[in-house]
Amino acid sequence: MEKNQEKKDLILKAATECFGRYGYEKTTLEDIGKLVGLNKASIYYYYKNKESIFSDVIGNERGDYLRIVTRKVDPTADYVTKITTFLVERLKYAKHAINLFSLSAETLQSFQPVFQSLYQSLLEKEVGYITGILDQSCENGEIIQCDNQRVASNIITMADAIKQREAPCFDLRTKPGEYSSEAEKEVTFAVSLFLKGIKRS
Amino acid sequence: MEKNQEKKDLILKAATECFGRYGYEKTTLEDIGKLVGLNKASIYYYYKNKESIFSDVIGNERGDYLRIVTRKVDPTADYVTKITTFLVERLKYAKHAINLFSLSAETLQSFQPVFQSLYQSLLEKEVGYITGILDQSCENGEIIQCDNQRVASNIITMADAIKQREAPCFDLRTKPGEYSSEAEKEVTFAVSLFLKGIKRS
Amino acid sequence: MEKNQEKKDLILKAATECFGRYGYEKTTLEDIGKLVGLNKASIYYYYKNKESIFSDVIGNERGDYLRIVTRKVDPTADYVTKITTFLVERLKYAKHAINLFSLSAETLQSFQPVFQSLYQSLLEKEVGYITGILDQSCENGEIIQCDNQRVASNIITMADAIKQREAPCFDLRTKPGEYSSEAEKEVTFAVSLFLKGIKRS
Amino acid sequence: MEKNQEKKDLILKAATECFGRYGYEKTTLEDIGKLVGLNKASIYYYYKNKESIFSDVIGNERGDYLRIVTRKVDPTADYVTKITTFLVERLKYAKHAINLFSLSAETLQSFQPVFQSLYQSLLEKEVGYITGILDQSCENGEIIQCDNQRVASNIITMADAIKQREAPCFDLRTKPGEYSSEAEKEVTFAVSLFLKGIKRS
DNA sequence: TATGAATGAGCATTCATTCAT
DNA sequence: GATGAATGAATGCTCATTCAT
Repeated sequence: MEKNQEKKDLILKAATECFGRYGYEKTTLEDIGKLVGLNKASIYYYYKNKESIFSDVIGNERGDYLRIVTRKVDPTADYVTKITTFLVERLKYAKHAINLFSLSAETLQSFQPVFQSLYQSLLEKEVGYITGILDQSCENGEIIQCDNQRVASNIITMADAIKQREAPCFDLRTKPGEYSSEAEKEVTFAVSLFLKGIKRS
Repeated sequence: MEKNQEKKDLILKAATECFGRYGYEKTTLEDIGKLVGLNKASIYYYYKNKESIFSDVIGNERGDYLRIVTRKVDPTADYVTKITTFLVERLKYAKHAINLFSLSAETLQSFQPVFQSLYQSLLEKEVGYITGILDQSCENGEIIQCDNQRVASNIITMADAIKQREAPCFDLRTKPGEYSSEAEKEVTFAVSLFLKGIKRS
Repeated sequence: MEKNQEKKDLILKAATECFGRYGYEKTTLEDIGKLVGLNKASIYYYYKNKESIFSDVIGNERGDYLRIVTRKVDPTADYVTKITTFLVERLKYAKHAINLFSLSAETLQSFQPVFQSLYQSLLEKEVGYITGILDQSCENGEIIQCDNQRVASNIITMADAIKQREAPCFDLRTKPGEYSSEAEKEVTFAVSLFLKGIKRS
Repeated sequence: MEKNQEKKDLILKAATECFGRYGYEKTTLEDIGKLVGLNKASIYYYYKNKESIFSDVIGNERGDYLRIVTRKVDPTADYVTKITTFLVERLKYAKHAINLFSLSAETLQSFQPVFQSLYQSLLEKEVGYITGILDQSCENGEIIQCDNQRVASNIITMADAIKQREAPCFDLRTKPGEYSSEAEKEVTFAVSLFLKGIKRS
């Protein structure tokens, strides 16, 4: 890999941590620079401006992320295990920790283009993945007929909300990055309830 | 009512809107002032500083909110209806629109005292309310034995997340304050799944 | 006396204290108002602006001050006693506590007119008074021939400097207004040295 | 010398002038900046904040100041010449021109730590130096027995007061920094009177 | 007389960004 | 590639002053 790209990745990693921890506004280029061991000004050699770093941070989520996470899911397992595994692995995949919730509408607005194309598409893929699992279970007669996409969407929402709720910025005991394993248990629990609701009895 | 208090309320209303829309950091006193038709400096006549405005905005949520919302719940209805009504009424109660999620960890930390005492206690009451409904249904044999408080907590998390997801700051089509009625449908749907999962069959 | 004048005097007294304690710049009209039990705005009924209050504070020194202080000096006493008494009484006459030293050049510049005419003239009178005493002693052959005005001027300077040195704003132990009695002893001591220097042996 | 330190020194010099002329409160960072030809914001590259500039301004006085001044004093001269030389050299040593008197009690209070340790210790050393000269003269039988430290303290007070009195901020004719040579004459005169007072006749 | 309410001007401080080296 | 140095624009906050009541 290019030297240049390596440095860019380091910056990205640092930025992701900062944005996740402090939010977009509160994160200064100095924060990021300090974390990479680079002067504030040097960052401009790699990135045009703060905004473009952020775009990249979001864009990075895309990448192999989904492939990596889904690879952990055993295709022969039952649908509950599949979905639970997916959600838990997703949690573990710390990288996309940027708190997309902790962005003001203003900030979001200025990132609309990046957003619609990246975040939304990623979300759709995730929802699509779970919908696929549900569709199959439906065909197998394991679960009742219902709007699987809607269920999938709500499952993702739920999982993200719990991750958010258990996040360090809310209880302030754990450092950001180190998500508490509580989150895993809660997600598993909540999803099991969800899935019981659509189980064919 | 006092003239003074009236103005203070106007400021509060404007501030609530601004904080909700832009987040705490991005909201400037000029923003708030412009919305009330008041000079930036004039706000200091009513409030000591930005922080105290914010505290009041949060503090305001408390009040009679819970009483007003729970009053709408028919005590003779079944537990699913009760909980659904509660969540939907809660959604309608536009006032507590401040996006508590859109606060950076930093900001949150400095508001811990205000937070722990107000936000947390409110949350606990809400969870408590739903737990109460579940407990009763449990005694009536309508639902299976399980950690009702945990379920209640997850229901609230879910409802808040959906409100958040459907919120204007995410699709940017509707103005903040006017929550899309989509949210209601989604909350109802998601909760029904949840509750089915604990129904005694 | 007029009601109006009474109030003006109260404001003046408060202002003198504030200016002395905080200096001109740091003193706010609210400080003064609070001390008189008057609203900030109300002060403007009595005084055109902050500057005019200050002018009056300085101007007030003039008044009967000199007459009152000199009246305490026994005309039959010897010159050392006379001068010492004068200086000590002057110290006690708390009123003119405004720290003329604690004014920035800028501030002073804008008060030049008031200053030259009031402060300087007062100073001249004080120096004149002491010069008079010295002149007489000179005629009586008690002290050697020298530039009595120069000596007098230095005596005043000395006395003021000691008052300043012993002032609470320097040791921060005593409240301003309550000058420590140390100052009296020191002034007496320093002046005795001064006067010994011109004594005819 | 480092470029950085050079600039810092320039700022310090400018700040010293400004603080001396306008006082701490009235001096704005823009004033200082304008004098160095630097943007207000740029100053923050060198100094953390206004306070730290001021601390440095005061702290700078310390340094070799005393050594430099005392070196000018001929050790074989008589005590009157010694002390007079010391005081006059002290006057010339323009650097410590910050008008420590033109600080409000408030301002002083917040600088107590810096102050007590720097200003006070410097003062003590100065008093100590003169006391030393007096003690020796005492042993030599040149002057009468008396509280030499007290005399020394008063001599310093006197010298400072005259410097202050003759300072440009009082007659506003000369620029600050260029102290009028009047001061020298006055100090010499006043001290001679003082010293005559303790001369053994 | 007195005051509640309002404001313009000013200040310390922060930060993204630029640019010469 | 990297950085020291510089800056414009913003932002929270203070205060003297005004004015209608």
